Amino acid sequence: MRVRFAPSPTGALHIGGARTALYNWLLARGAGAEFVLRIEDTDRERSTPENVEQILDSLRWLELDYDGEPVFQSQRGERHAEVVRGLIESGHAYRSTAGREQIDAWKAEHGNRGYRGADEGEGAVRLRVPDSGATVVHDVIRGESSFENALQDDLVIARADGTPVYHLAVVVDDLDAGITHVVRGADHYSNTPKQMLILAAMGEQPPLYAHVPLLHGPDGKKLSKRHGAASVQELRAAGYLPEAVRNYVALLGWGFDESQEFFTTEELQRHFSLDRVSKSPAVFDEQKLRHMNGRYLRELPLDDLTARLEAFTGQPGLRDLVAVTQDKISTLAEFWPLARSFFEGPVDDPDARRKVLEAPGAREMLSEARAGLEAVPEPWTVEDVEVALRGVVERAGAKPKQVFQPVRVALTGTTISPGIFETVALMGRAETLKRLEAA
RNA sequence: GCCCCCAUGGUGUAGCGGUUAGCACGCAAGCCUUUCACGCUUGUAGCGCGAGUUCGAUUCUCGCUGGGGGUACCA
Repeated sequence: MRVRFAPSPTGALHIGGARTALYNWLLARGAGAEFVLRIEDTDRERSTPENVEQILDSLRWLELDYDGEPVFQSQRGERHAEVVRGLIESGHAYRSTAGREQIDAWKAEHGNRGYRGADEGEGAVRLRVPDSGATVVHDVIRGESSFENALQDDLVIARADGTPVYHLAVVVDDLDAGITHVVRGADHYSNTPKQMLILAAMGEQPPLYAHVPLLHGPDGKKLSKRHGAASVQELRAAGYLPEAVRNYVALLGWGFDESQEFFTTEELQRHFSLDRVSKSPAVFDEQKLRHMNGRYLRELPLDDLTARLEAFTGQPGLRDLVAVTQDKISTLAEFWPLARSFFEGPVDDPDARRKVLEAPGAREMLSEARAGLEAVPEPWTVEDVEVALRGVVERAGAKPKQVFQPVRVALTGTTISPGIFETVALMGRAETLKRLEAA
């Protein structure tokens, strides 16, 4: 078995592309087989080095390692030209200048039958498609279906300038690389008979095909930028963990049994199989990803999460803060809003000030709290702070909330923060007293 | 237009002729509680429609409807 992932470098790695890559990778790694990467850069305009690097970067982030170096389709021009030449010589292809209008005219005249041209000795190279019979696609996921040859146009396999067209290039590249399983998006399904026709003309056997359903946005349309995060780069920037993305994406269009949905990478490799891949398109649901990400994030060892958050925010010395916020966040991006007031002072939330600080009795509670906390000697521990603040509550005969909320807002500026004792303890004596005073 | 594919709650899925149609997200309510979360409990909601086949269809067949993809000298 030999499997490949062959993205076209037209921008960031799409989530659907990431899933295809993952399925290929799981298939190969699960079987101890090779997983190779080829870049479909026949269209050189869009194939910038930056686009290629984005794909490699995303693959690295997802920890989908590939064997050898990536192969660029454009590096294989000689070989493609050689195949095209062979096809012309054997009479399987011919050169024609026919364009859109001629083809439409021909079709109008011949019912809906596929275009058949004649050799003109110049123009694009077209493959001669048989007039009878059918090309049957056997697909591991979708079963088999038959496409009538008579309905298929003689397809262009090389442009007038001699450069190969995608269908010719993939077929030849897969063949030469010894690819046994072609797993790709369902948008290639109807193109498969064309590629099989090329293979047949070359006298070769087709590989095993598996077309995975496309990914849709919540509106049922093909997933795109309009739907928010649509690429793994965007997911990364939104603070999702690669292991969570991998797990979630694997589940889009694939299910194992009736209960399990969390899989380690080894489990995924062990259990993944193409015949359990769904035939219908799936909708990318960021809420579910977020939930899954939260579960992964909460199970991370403190040091690990700290390291990731420090890298994500660019802010060192986060360990203690991470310890008190780990339960409250579902993505890395949710950390900073909880932590920023520790570094930048109370945030400006007029709503919280008005509702909490200007509530009746709030000022008294604040000064009580300040007095109570001032009596706590250094070093401040969470326990000491709790004893002190609970003492304030008791002496004032108030509800905990009546004391804790004003203190929280005085220190952080908002009503949303880590636990109040932890917040006070972490902020330290001097800063706490200063902010209470200011409020 | 033509060709091909798909169809279980709002979403992702399990089911592969007989089930109280399972799980998860979401949503709602409750518990916990110093806020927000986390966690726990309960609830909400589904087999697109119509014919067959069968003692019996979510499951098999056909049609319809709906959705998607392809139809480039794009990939």
